[in-house]
Amino acid sequence: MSNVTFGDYIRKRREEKELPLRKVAAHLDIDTSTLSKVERGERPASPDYLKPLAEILELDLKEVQTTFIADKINKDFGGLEHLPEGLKEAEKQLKRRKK
Amino acid sequence: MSNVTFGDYIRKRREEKELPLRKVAAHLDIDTSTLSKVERGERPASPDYLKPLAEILELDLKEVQTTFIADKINKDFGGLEHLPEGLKEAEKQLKRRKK
DNA sequence: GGTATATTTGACAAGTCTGTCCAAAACAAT
DNA sequence: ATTGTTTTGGACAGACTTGTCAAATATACC
Repeated sequence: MSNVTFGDYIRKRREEKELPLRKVAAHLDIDTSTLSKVERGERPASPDYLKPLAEILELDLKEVQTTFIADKINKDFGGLEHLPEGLKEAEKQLKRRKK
Repeated sequence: MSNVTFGDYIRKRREEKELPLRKVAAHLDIDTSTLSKVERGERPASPDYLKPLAEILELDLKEVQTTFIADKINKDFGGLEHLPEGLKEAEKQLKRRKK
Protein backbone atom coordinates (compact mmCIF):
# COMPACT_ATOMS: atom_id res chain seq x y z
CA MET A 1 0.00 0.00 0.00
CA SER A 2 1.55 3.24 -1.15
CA ASN A 3 1.14 6.93 -0.47
CA VAL A 4 -2.24 7.37 -2.09
CA THR A 5 -5.22 9.51 -1.20
CA PHE A 6 -8.39 7.97 0.11
CA GLY A 7 -10.22 8.96 -3.04
CA ASP A 8 -7.70 7.28 -5.34
CA TYR A 9 -7.77 4.23 -3.14
CA ILE A 10 -11.49 3.63 -3.40
CA ARG A 11 -11.73 4.63 -7.02
CA LYS A 12 -9.06 2.19 -8.00
CA ARG A 13 -10.81 -0.57 -6.13
CA ARG A 14 -14.21 0.31 -7.53
CA GLU A 15 -12.81 0.11 -11.04
CA GLU A 16 -11.16 -3.21 -10.29
CA LYS A 17 -14.53 -4.53 -9.31
CA GLU A 18 -16.15 -2.81 -12.30
CA LEU A 19 -18.84 -1.22 -10.25
CA PRO A 20 -20.43 2.02 -11.43
CA LEU A 21 -20.62 4.99 -9.05
CA ARG A 22 -24.35 4.49 -9.12
CA LYS A 23 -24.17 1.14 -7.39
CA VAL A 24 -21.62 2.08 -4.81
CA ALA A 25 -23.33 5.37 -4.04
CA ALA A 26 -26.65 3.58 -3.60
CA HIS A 27 -25.08 1.26 -1.08
CA LEU A 28 -23.70 4.22 0.84
CA ASP A 29 -27.06 5.90 0.54
CA ILE A 30 -25.65 9.03 -1.04
CA ASP A 31 -25.84 10.70 -4.42
CA THR A 32 -23.68 9.57 -7.31
CA SER A 33 -22.35 13.05 -7.54
CA THR A 34 -21.21 13.09 -3.95
CA LEU A 35 -19.28 9.88 -4.37
CA SER A 36 -17.68 11.16 -7.54
CA LYS A 37 -16.45 14.18 -5.61
CA VAL A 38 -15.14 12.06 -2.78
CA GLU A 39 -13.22 9.86 -5.17
CA ARG A 40 -11.62 12.85 -6.78
CA GLY A 41 -10.83 14.47 -3.44
CA GLU A 42 -13.08 17.40 -4.13
CA ARG A 43 -14.97 16.58 -0.93
CA PRO A 44 -13.87 14.72 2.15
CA ALA A 45 -15.30 11.32 2.91
CA SER A 46 -17.60 11.03 5.87
CA PRO A 47 -16.72 8.36 8.44
CA ASP A 48 -20.20 7.01 7.81
CA TYR A 49 -19.08 5.81 4.40
CA LEU A 50 -16.35 3.56 5.66
CA LYS A 51 -18.23 0.46 6.66
CA PRO A 52 -20.52 0.36 3.62
CA LEU A 53 -17.51 0.98 1.40
CA ALA A 54 -15.61 -1.90 2.92
CA GLU A 55 -18.64 -4.09 2.36
CA ILE A 56 -19.39 -3.34 -1.23
CA LEU A 57 -15.78 -3.09 -2.34
CA GLU A 58 -14.90 -6.19 -0.36
CA LEU A 59 -12.08 -4.54 1.46
CA ASP A 60 -10.87 -5.02 5.00
CA LEU A 61 -12.47 -2.37 7.18
CA LYS A 62 -9.19 -1.93 8.95
CA GLU A 63 -7.45 -1.00 5.72
CA VAL A 64 -10.24 1.36 4.69
CA GLN A 65 -10.17 3.14 8.03
CA THR A 66 -6.43 3.31 8.07
CA THR A 67 -6.28 4.89 4.65
CA PHE A 68 -9.03 7.31 5.58
CA ILE A 69 -7.30 8.40 8.78
CA ALA A 70 -3.87 8.78 7.25
CA ASP A 71 -5.26 10.84 4.40
CA LYS A 72 -7.28 13.09 6.67
CA ILE A 73 -4.45 13.68 9.07
CA ASN A 74 -2.32 14.67 6.16
CA LYS A 75 -4.89 17.14 4.89
CA ASP A 76 -5.77 18.54 8.31
CA PHE A 77 -2.31 18.89 9.81
CA GLY A 78 -0.01 18.86 6.81
CA GLY A 79 0.95 22.45 7.45
CA LEU A 80 2.24 21.93 10.99
CA GLU A 81 5.94 21.36 11.25
CA HIS A 82 5.73 19.26 14.39
CA LEU A 83 3.22 16.78 13.09
CA PRO A 84 5.52 13.79 13.66
CA GLU A 85 5.78 14.59 17.34
CA GLY A 86 2.04 15.21 17.50
CA LEU A 87 1.41 11.75 16.10
CA LYS A 88 3.77 10.17 18.57
CA GLU A 89 2.00 11.93 21.39
CA ALA A 90 -1.40 10.84 20.14
CA GLU A 91 -0.18 7.25 20.08
CA LYS A 92 1.22 7.53 23.55
CA GLN A 93 -2.11 8.78 24.82
CA LEU A 94 -3.95 5.96 23.12
CA LYS A 95 -1.77 3.40 24.82
CA ARG A 96 -2.23 5.13 28.12
CA ARG A 97 -6.01 5.13 27.61
CA LYS A 98 -6.17 1.42 27.02
CA LYS A 99 -5.40 0.72 30.64
CA MET B 1 3.29 15.86 30.27
CA SER B 2 0.16 13.85 30.91
CA ASN B 3 -3.06 13.05 29.08
CA VAL B 4 -4.57 16.50 29.19
CA THR B 5 -6.71 18.44 26.73
CA PHE B 6 -5.32 21.40 24.89
CA GLY B 7 -7.65 23.71 26.78
CA ASP B 8 -6.53 22.48 30.17
CA TYR B 9 -2.94 22.75 29.06
CA ILE B 10 -3.07 26.40 28.14
CA ARG B 11 -5.32 27.37 31.01
CA LYS B 12 -3.00 25.84 33.53
CA ARG B 13 -0.07 27.66 32.03
CA ARG B 14 -1.92 30.96 31.83
CA GLU B 15 -2.76 30.71 35.49
CA GLU B 16 0.82 29.85 36.35
CA LYS B 17 1.86 33.05 34.66
CA GLU B 18 -1.04 34.91 36.27
CA LEU B 19 -2.24 36.40 33.05
CA PRO B 20 -5.90 37.33 32.62
CA LEU B 21 -7.81 36.04 29.61
CA ARG B 22 -7.98 39.64 28.50
CA LYS B 23 -4.24 39.88 27.95
CA VAL B 24 -3.77 36.56 26.26
CA ALA B 25 -6.80 37.02 24.05
CA ALA B 26 -5.54 40.44 22.99
CA HIS B 27 -2.25 38.91 21.94
CA LEU B 28 -4.07 36.29 19.87
CA ASP B 29 -6.27 39.03 18.48
CA ILE B 30 -9.48 37.30 19.53
CA ASP B 31 -12.26 37.99 21.98
CA THR B 32 -11.88 37.14 25.66
CA SER B 33 -14.97 35.03 25.40
CA THR B 34 -13.56 32.97 22.57
CA LEU B 35 -10.43 32.18 24.52
CA SER B 36 -12.47 31.25 27.55
CA LYS B 37 -14.37 28.77 25.43
CA VAL B 38 -11.24 27.34 23.93
CA GLU B 39 -9.73 26.82 27.35
CA ARG B 40 -12.82 24.98 28.52
CA GLY B 41 -12.98 22.89 25.36
CA GLU B 42 -16.29 24.38 24.35
CA ARG B 43 -14.72 25.44 21.06
CA PRO B 44 -11.74 24.06 19.24
CA ALA B 45 -8.55 26.08 19.01
CA SER B 46 -7.58 27.44 15.64
CA PRO B 47 -4.07 26.63 14.41
CA ASP B 48 -3.60 30.39 14.12
CA TYR B 49 -3.53 30.63 17.89
CA LEU B 50 -0.57 28.35 18.37
CA LYS B 51 2.33 30.65 17.69
CA PRO B 52 0.97 33.63 19.63
CA LEU B 53 0.09 31.32 22.49
CA ALA B 54 3.59 29.91 22.62
CA GLU B 55 4.93 33.45 22.67
CA ILE B 56 2.84 34.94 25.39
CA LEU B 57 2.77 31.86 27.58
CA GLU B 58 6.49 31.32 27.00
CA LEU B 59 6.06 27.77 25.90
CA ASP B 60 7.96 25.81 23.31
CA LEU B 61 6.02 25.96 20.05
CA LYS B 62 6.78 22.32 19.51
CA GLU B 63 5.07 21.38 22.74
CA VAL B 64 2.09 23.60 22.02
CA GLN B 65 1.64 22.13 18.56
CA THR B 66 2.11 18.61 19.80
CA THR B 67 -0.54 19.02 22.45
CA PHE B 68 -2.87 20.63 19.96
CA ILE B 69 -2.47 17.85 17.42
CA ALA B 70 -2.80 15.00 19.90
CA ASP B 71 -5.95 16.54 21.35
CA LYS B 72 -7.54 17.16 17.99
CA ILE B 73 -6.76 13.69 16.67
CA ASN B 74 -8.36 12.30 19.75
CA LYS B 75 -11.50 14.36 19.27
CA ASP B 76 -11.71 13.83 15.52
CA PHE B 77 -10.95 10.13 15.32
CA GLY B 78 -11.60 8.86 18.81
CA GLY B 79 -14.53 6.81 17.59
CA LEU B 80 -12.58 4.76 15.04
CA GLU B 81 -11.38 1.43 16.27
CA HIS B 82 -8.35 1.31 13.99
CA LEU B 83 -6.95 4.67 14.96
CA PRO B 84 -3.62 3.21 16.11
CA GLU B 85 -2.99 1.70 12.70
CA GLY B 86 -4.11 4.94 11.06
CA LEU B 87 -1.53 6.85 13.05
CA LYS B 88 1.18 4.40 12.13
CA GLU B 89 0.28 4.77 8.49
CA ALA B 90 0.29 8.56 8.71
CA GLU B 91 3.77 8.41 10.19
CA LYS B 92 4.98 6.06 7.52
CA GLN B 93 3.73 8.44 4.86
CA LEU B 94 5.43 11.38 6.52
CA LYS B 95 8.74 9.60 6.48
CA ARG B 96 8.24 8.63 2.88
CA ARG B 97 7.48 12.22 1.99
CA LYS B 98 10.62 13.55 3.53
CA LYS B 99 12.69 11.99 0.77
C1' DG C 1 -23.92 9.16 -36.16
C1' DG C 2 -27.17 7.66 -32.36
C1' DT C 3 -28.44 5.70 -28.02
C1' DA C 4 -27.57 4.28 -23.48
C1' DT C 5 -24.98 4.57 -19.48
C1' DA C 6 -21.52 6.73 -16.53
C1' DT C 7 -19.37 10.62 -14.72
C1' DT C 8 -18.60 15.50 -13.74
C1' DT C 9 -20.07 20.25 -12.96
C1' DG C 10 -22.16 23.99 -10.77
C1' DA C 11 -26.01 26.19 -8.37
C1' DC C 12 -28.36 25.63 -4.40
C1' DA C 13 -30.59 24.72 0.50
C1' DA C 14 -29.93 23.32 5.00
C1' DG C 15 -27.03 22.70 8.53
C1' DT C 16 -22.81 23.59 11.12
C1' DC C 17 -18.92 26.33 12.77
C1' DT C 18 -16.36 30.36 14.21
C1' DG C 19 -15.92 34.31 16.46
C1' DT C 20 -18.22 38.74 18.38
C1' DC C 21 -20.99 41.35 21.33
C1' DC C 22 -22.74 42.43 25.51
C1' DA C 23 -25.10 41.11 29.55
C1' DA C 24 -24.80 38.20 33.53
C1' DA C 25 -22.27 35.88 36.96
C1' DA C 26 -18.29 34.95 39.82
C1' DC C 27 -14.47 36.60 42.35
C1' DA C 28 -11.45 39.66 45.05
C1' DA C 29 -10.58 43.08 48.26
C1' DT C 30 -11.86 46.38 51.29
C1' DA D 1 -22.54 45.71 50.36
C1' DT D 2 -20.03 48.27 46.62
C1' DT D 3 -16.64 48.65 43.46
C1' DG D 4 -13.46 46.86 40.07
C1' DT D 5 -11.98 43.01 37.57
C1' DT D 6 -12.26 38.57 35.42
C1' DT D 7 -14.79 34.98 33.51
C1' DT D 8 -18.83 32.74 31.42
C1' DG D 9 -23.33 32.31 28.72
C1' DG D 10 -26.07 32.83 24.96
C1' DA D 11 -27.92 35.13 20.90
C1' DC D 12 -26.34 36.37 16.66
C1' DA D 13 -24.07 37.16 11.80
C1' DG D 14 -21.20 35.59 8.33
C1' DA D 15 -18.56 32.03 6.49
C1' DC D 16 -18.07 27.46 5.43
C1' DT D 17 -19.64 22.52 4.75
C1' DT D 18 -22.30 18.80 3.22
C1' DG D 19 -25.06 16.64 0.19
C1' DT D 20 -28.73 17.03 -3.65
C1' DC D 21 -30.47 18.04 -8.03
C1' DA D 22 -30.47 18.75 -12.77
C1' DA D 23 -27.87 19.77 -16.67
C1' DA D 24 -23.68 19.02 -19.23
C1' DT D 25 -20.12 16.13 -20.66
C1' DA D 26 -17.71 11.89 -21.48
C1' DT D 27 -17.48 6.97 -22.61
C1' DA D 28 -18.96 2.69 -24.79
C1' DC D 29 -21.10 0.21 -28.06
C1' DC D 30 -23.86 -0.71 -32.02
